[in-house]
Amino acid sequence: MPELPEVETVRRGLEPHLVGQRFRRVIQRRPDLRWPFPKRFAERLEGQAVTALRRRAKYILAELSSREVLILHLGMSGRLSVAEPGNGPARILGDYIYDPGSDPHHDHVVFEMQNGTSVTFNDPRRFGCMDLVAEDKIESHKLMKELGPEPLANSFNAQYLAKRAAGRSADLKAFLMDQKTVAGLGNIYVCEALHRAGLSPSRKASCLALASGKPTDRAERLVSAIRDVLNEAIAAGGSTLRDYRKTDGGKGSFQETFFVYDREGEACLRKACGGIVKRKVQGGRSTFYCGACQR
DNA sequence: CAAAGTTCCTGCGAGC
DNA sequence: TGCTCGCAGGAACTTT
Repeated sequence: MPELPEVETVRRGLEPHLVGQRFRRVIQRRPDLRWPFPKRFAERLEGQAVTALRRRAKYILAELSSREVLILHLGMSGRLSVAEPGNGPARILGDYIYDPGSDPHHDHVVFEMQNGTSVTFNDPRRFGCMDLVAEDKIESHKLMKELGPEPLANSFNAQYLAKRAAGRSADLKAFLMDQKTVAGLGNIYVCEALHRAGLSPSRKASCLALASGKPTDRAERLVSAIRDVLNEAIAAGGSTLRDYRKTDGGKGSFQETFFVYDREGEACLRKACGGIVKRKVQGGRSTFYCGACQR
């Protein structure tokens, strides 16, 4: 599930362990994840220090002393765990609970740092990816160049959304899932944000367009809903979903706060709504919504 | 069977 | 008529 809040949670967990540290050894156990690793991946990392750890959309970006940037995406099932020498078992970062060492078959990369800390990337489905790119080429990188604004940045506002939505016949669900519209939302947070905004996922995106030159109330509500749900999810450490192996404290709790996601047949949690959460498929993905209060 | 993500492809219809 | 664009829908990657 790693959507923006989960990736941000992982970034924050990783930051104190990586920034200022040098890679001593990088163990790459297979030639590819979703795509082949870049040429000389391990060698280009070894000996370099991490100068900063950033996030863009669902990507973690590690800036290196070599003026290259390590791009890392968790895909659907990617997890990172940190092990410190003499400090007990490895700690899990982010949404999935993962018992390090219990699934060595899918430990694809191990980053060993000079202070003895190691960071392990585990990804059973291998939809994740990593790349290395020169710092000054990051904006034009294939995976970065089409991304829309960060939803928590000021540039993402009702005016922007209205302009972008004008004339679009795609439905709101697809419009918001599109990383070119806004970067970092996925299936869960789109469902939750639309519910909070009281908007049907099947509405046409053009319903957000400017009306007599001004952003609509709908667009304002949607922007606020997106911001709120993401901020609350980050504060809760993201969401932790199914198929985990062990519970040991590394887990987010936002899933306990879902209003609609994965709640088909249950009562809508909006105060005094009384509707039942429904599920339908849009663009091949499940959409959860309340037909009563989302119009 | 369904799953948190993204890319790529085909085919259709609108508009220039 | 032909071209381009946006969009819908599907397949693909893979494992549990």
